[in-house]
Amino acid sequence: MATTVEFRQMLRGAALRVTRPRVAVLSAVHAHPHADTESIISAVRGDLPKVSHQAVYDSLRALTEAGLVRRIQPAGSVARYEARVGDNHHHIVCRSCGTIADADCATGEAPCMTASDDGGFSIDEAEVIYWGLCPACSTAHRSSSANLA
Amino acid sequence: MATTVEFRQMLRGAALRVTRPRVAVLSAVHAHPHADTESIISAVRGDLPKVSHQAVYDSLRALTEAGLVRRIQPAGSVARYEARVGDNHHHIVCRSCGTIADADCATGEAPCMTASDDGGFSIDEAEVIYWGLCPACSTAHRSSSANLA
DNA sequence: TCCTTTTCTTGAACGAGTCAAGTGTTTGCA
DNA sequence: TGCAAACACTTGACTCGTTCAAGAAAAGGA
Repeated sequence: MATTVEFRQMLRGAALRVTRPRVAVLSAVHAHPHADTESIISAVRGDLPKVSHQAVYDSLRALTEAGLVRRIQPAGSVARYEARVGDNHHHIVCRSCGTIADADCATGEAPCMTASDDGGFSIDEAEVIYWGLCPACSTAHRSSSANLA
Repeated sequence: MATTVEFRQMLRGAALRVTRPRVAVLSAVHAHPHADTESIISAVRGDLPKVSHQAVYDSLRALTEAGLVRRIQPAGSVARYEARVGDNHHHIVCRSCGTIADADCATGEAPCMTASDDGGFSIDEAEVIYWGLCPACSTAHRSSSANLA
């Protein structure tokens, strides 16, 4: 867990002004990976009870554009944020409860980076989302299926 | 391009009631791949001027659940639909204009289907989204960069 | 410390999508 | 073909994540 001083340095290193809301947002994203905006607002208000939701939205956008956090948004979900940036990891999303887990890509490094036919597009990122059931929902689903049988 | 009769058969084959809105929605999705809901509503109203948006939403849900259409939703986009189902193709999304193109997966069949560490999840689908610039935006972007230099 | 620029607060607004109640259609069956 | 039940559609209101806008506050360089 990084310290406040480190968060401030991260902001300065990204040429962003150091403000209390931004430090708190950056800290919250580090502390709660894959949290949605509302959860981040709650976490931030643990430190700064009076921050506006707009400040959090603005901070998240600034941090995302600066590359300090990464925004992910699986289909049907609200925006979520994580602090693990710069590597090529992907996500596993539970269809039942929406839980998100990290996953390193199967074949090592950027396996899907090149489409077989890119249609003339210049591709800069390949995003992989695995869909399935988390361990808890998987168990629940199996037992409910058993009950039906 | 499939005929109305074929669309009706597709609906019946999926155990769905055959209604004019559903046939029109299915037809519209076939005619306009990657269209968003509003575009589909417009297309449907070319045939049936009085359909409600709710009917289109309901139809799209029914068709999606029946597997006759596929719903895609890249981060930051509204829901889009396509009729190409049953294969393992992915999508290329233009960061600038939002255009979506189809892409067959790089290494043939389901290359990313297995995460190296699935965290105990039972995975049933791997969705790949390539991000980049479409040919038109790529050209525009290059020339504007040149102007800046 | 002062000034400029950026960021935050406040409060309203937007828009894709959903909910709910009632009406209209489709379909299976007599 | 006609009927009944189930399902789908219309209408209209509503939710909620997110954005917009104007003015107040704060950060950082001079």
